[in-house]
Amino acid sequence: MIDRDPVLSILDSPFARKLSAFVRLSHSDLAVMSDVYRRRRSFAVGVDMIHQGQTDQSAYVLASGWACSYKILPGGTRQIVDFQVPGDFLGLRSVLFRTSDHNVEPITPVQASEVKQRDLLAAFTATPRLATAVLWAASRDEAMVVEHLVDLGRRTASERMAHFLLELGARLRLVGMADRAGFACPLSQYLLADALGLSAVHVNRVLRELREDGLVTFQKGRVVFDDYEALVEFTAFDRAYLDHEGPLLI
Amino acid sequence: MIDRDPVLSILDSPFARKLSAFVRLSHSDLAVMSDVYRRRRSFAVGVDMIHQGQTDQSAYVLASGWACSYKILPGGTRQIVDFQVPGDFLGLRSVLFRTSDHNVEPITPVQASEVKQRDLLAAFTATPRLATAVLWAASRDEAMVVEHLVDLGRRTASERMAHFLLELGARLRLVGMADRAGFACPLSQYLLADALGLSAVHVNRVLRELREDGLVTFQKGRVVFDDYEALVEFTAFDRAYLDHEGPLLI
DNA sequence: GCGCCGGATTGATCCGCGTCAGGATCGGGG
DNA sequence: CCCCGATCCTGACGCGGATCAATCCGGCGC
Repeated sequence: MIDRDPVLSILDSPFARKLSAFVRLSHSDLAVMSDVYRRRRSFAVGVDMIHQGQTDQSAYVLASGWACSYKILPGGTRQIVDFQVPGDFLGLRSVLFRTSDHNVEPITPVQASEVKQRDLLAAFTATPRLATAVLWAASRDEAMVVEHLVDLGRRTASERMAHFLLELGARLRLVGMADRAGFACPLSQYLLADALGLSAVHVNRVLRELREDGLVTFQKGRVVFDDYEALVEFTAFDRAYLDHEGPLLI
Repeated sequence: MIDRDPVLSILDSPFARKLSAFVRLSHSDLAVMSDVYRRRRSFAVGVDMIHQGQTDQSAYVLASGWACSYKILPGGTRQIVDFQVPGDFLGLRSVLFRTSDHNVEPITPVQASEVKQRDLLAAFTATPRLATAVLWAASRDEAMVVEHLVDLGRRTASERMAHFLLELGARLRLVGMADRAGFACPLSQYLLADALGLSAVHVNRVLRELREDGLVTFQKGRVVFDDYEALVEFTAFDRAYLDHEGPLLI
């Protein structure tokens, strides 16, 4: 980096990249952000970062690595509600509210900045623009959950998979971790199965089908969009819910 | 009512009943609430109250009648995301954010109080306690959407149905429209199908099965819990997500 | 180099649920 | 009173996806 201003270096973070896509952040916004961003923690794969029912949680901003939030059912199966990628907020609700109603677990080794509740609220007061951006991101997450619900309720396995990969691509592009061609993806077929409400075996078959149809290829930890337009067409992917307008509040 | 204070009469409303279950509302809270509550509107069955992509919406508080929010898929099918019953907020997100990403449609004739964005924000500033209560309700709604997602992803048709009816019962009890025995329910089997990701035919079969197993009976617009405990057991219903702690913010 | 283990891959079989098709019932309007 | 539309109900059949069971592959510890 040529910048000598340490505050500006925060612009390299996925979090700042993502929020910048929505609001123009001032130098003082960035200063507050880099302050909040300072308390780094590492998490190993498979150890819950946030646990269901636990109180007085911190929230985190994912700096690197992937995580997933999920609920366990009696019977051992689980449903993954959402994946988190760098730049995503994580556990925001468990800070605003007292308890978390689901678990969050790292999929790869994770680096995340811990955000204490009081720091977050202080930052919100100091820089309303930052608060606006964070709320915008939160509302986008909620829209994704709704779309995921539609996936499970009314789309076939292949449509689900195609839709999921397109959405993931769009999210990663926002933080510079993907382009139209594809992206690196650490998700196993078991994880895909738990997210899409399928069995791992069927996930495999669906991926083969999409590959043989020349739409997407997901192999060796890499997703390649072989025919982006056809894929969008196939699953009736509508970007609208991802880049909706921002919040008016605050 | 023996009360002579007109403000206190708002306590009869489902909205106040619901929020009272969470916070103790002061007389001035009630005054603000009854003020916000004043602008009544009626809606006929089948005419969208909130339309996807529409901007500058109002929000509503349901006073009487039932509604549902849903998304349409190309192909004509739809997925119902949630039902709204009296006391529920409706379109809160489309006020906080600029556009709505789904439709809301009355299922029965509906009476609702229109809440303008500026009135809502003003009320929030005037009575933080009211804001707290509203945010609590919103977070509860979100938890229900997540639980609904788990339904579609990982529960069988009968478990889904059982879970859905139990949840609905719990919600209605909060506003005095149900007891442990059951409740009046205007939902057709087509609506249930669109919500649970099933075909109407299969909804019918599942209802018969639950009835013959002596768990619930849903006939002639009335849901009767024949064996509440067994039903809870059957679907592993966990009330925790419905009566979680309230928000800390504001 | 060998054994082990988690993930990917594939085939065979089974069953939950969708689809199609037809009745029955009921309330409302002409 | 009769017709019509909406809703409920039921049977026959087929398909999508689960389940069970192998096999294969690459990475890693020793």
